[in-house]
Amino acid sequence: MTRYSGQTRLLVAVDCIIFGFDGQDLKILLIQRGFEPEKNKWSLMGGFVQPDESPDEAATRVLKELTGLEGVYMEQIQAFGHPGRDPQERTISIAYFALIDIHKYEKQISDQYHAEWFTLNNIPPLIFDHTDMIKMARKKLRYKAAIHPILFELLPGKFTVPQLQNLYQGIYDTVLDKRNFSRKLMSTGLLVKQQEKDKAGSKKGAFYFKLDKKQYKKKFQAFLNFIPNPDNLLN
Amino acid sequence: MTRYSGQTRLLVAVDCIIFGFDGQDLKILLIQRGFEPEKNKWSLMGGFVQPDESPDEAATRVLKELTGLEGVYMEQIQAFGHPGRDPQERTISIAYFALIDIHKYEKQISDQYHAEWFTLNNIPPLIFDHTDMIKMARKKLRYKAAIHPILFELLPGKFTVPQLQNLYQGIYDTVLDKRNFSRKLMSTGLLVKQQEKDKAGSKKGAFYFKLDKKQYKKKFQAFLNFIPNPDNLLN
DNA sequence: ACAAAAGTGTTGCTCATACACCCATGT
DNA sequence: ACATGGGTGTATGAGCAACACTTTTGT
Repeated sequence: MTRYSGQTRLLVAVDCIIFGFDGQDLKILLIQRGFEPEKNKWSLMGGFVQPDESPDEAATRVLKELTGLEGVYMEQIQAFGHPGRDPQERTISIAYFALIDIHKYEKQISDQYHAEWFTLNNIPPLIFDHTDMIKMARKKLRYKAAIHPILFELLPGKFTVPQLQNLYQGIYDTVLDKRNFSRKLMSTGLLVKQQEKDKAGSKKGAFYFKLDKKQYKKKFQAFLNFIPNPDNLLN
Repeated sequence: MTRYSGQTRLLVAVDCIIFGFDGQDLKILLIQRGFEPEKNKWSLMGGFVQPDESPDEAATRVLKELTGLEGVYMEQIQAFGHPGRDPQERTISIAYFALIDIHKYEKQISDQYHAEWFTLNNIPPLIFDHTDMIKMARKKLRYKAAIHPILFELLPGKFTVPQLQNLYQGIYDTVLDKRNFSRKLMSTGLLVKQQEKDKAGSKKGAFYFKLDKKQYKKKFQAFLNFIPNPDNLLN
């Protein structure tokens, strides 16, 4: 078999927008680049697609390298391929977003890359078009989370309703009525109430809930409307 | 500046899923490949990303080559990059879907490529992973059209309500109540009634409508719910 | 006159929103 | 006892789905 003739081959990379939630704020994990060009500048975690792997596999590998995590929820956002986006050499980059339980990631590994969590309104200047990528990732996350229960991917095994509300409020930069939010949430049938309470946030304490995995899988594709009037809040 | 060392460069292509609607059925435009490998097999229209163009530009160029059309609604679906997807040489392909007014496309140009329109349940066997790409395109189209008024992109300047209902029914493979459908449609404020009637479909004739461009732009991102219970119909 | 498709209105009901008070506990 | 955040119930209204008959006109 001969190869296609007369065509230019390009570098193909993946970049990961890694979201985490600490119970209070939504954050993104960034690294300080260890090599030229743009050494020491902040950047998304990324890597080149290798000859034997698909872009999805590359993204999974890259995520694991940084966080130690596998089996994480990831979704392809889109390919970024403007000719001048990497001044060193033309590179097509396929962006992914990942939703991880921030408590599970291994700080030791991440420290080798000089990684840090940043809240969304404190993102430092980034190399190349990584700021655009984050913008698209947020957009896609907002869009999807308004309709599908994907934000549970960010939560630990046990979580409280007020925590979840914080998360939604942070993502849409809005304030929700707790009574309506709670009712809506319960009506999904996704939550299982625990006996135990989380006493960290208040004196009374808030009940922990766990995700009902079976219902979750079943309703993952359902249109659930977590956010009132999403029209106003997206973009 | 030195290039990144020790990395493999790959071919990067785009492939276009071109949707058209003839007033009755939703169709896809396919070509018969004119070169090896897989010469004479049916395929999506595609092409390699050139050194001076972004993937979006490549997709636009490829679409124009086949249909003669510019300024068409296109959206990136996702990158397909399984290592073995093209047996001749590893190629990453970025898939796009386009929605065109089937009456506008220029048959002369398309005939040079041996192009033909196929209804969705008559798609012939295709090369590589093009069948998967079409599947993803349909999925994305269904998903998006359930919430946003993108299907107007498929229609000519003047169209009737029953035509539009056919389109929705075809895409979701379901039957809609014409009273509810019509009311929902009118309430969007997107349509402008014309005096003229289309007498092709019936003896009584159906009024033509035009799209209100201004409202269309304004409400393009709005969540409009054209389809009752979309949960049941997606996938 | 009849066949075939277009067009139109009403009602019941579900679901979303708005809103205010009591509860439990640590200090 | 008081301050703090957690938890719950109701009433109103908007919007969606279900449903059947009349209109137009070509043959």
